Amino acid sequence: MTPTAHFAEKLRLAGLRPTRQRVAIAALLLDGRHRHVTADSLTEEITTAGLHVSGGTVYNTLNQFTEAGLLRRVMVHSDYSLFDTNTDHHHHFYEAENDQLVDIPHDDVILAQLPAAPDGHEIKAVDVIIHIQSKNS
Amino acid sequence: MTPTAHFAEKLRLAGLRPTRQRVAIAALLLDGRHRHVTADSLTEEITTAGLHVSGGTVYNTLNQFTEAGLLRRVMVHSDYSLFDTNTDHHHHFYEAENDQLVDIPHDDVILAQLPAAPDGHEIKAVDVIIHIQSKNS
DNA sequence: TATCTAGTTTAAAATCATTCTAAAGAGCCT
DNA sequence: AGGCTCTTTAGAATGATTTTAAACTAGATA
Repeated sequence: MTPTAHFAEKLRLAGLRPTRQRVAIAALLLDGRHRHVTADSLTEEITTAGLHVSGGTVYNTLNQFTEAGLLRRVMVHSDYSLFDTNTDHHHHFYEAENDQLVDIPHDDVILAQLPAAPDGHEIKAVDVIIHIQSKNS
Repeated sequence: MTPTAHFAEKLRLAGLRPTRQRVAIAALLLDGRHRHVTADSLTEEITTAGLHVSGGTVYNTLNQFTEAGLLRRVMVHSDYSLFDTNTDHHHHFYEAENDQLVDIPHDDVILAQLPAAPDGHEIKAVDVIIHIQSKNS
């Protein structure tokens, strides 16, 4: 199976029509390498790959991939959106000084006790963000 | 001590010059009632109180209060900033559907194990956000 | 393979929260 | 009161993201 066919299939399974630009972006982001991207950094990658995708589509794709569970949105500030190519359950270190996000392996955080969700609600996800700073600051 | 003098003092202790608008906002937000506000909802409160503070000042004040530790910024989405008048260490439930934020008492979450901060770094804060949704959705 | 149609992409305009600007105003020290 | 610095103000500017309306394409059908 060609790489393109592989990602096209992945998109179909996620309920997304495998258009040229979605397949291209999937090939860049969903190759198994775990990292964090922004609309801007993704656009750069696309350009570096010698391709072009309009700004609107970059945003749409990022949102659709997230909606489809292919990406995960990480909330650490409100300046711009961050997306994680690692959709497994895991947590994050965040260093505001350099806007640096670092994955924390799932098992490194143990939540011994969680409160019950409010009446009529259920827990969908638990996000732990550990804010860090360099020691000499 | 008049209420105004009380809040003026509070601001001085926080290192902020007690201007008319900062005292007014402090009187609204720092009265001990725990709640979550946005620049918009605060502006509404100010208007309801029969006062007027310019938009820029509302934003500046919210940022300065946060910087001074009188408020806490809560990150749950990137649509707009949310501020918590409860600065004690505690966590949150977040229901995206209604953009609803609910405090979780500090002791209701037990973090039995945390990873060490990356080299040269130290932990500044640990935020736990439990995303919830209504059961029938 | 030609055709059709709903879903997509595009560039550009629009949105909207937030920040910046330059001028006017107000704490606060002497 | 005088003066100096920090604040406030209204309005302009910024910048990420969304929307628009028209051009395009994936995929189904004939």
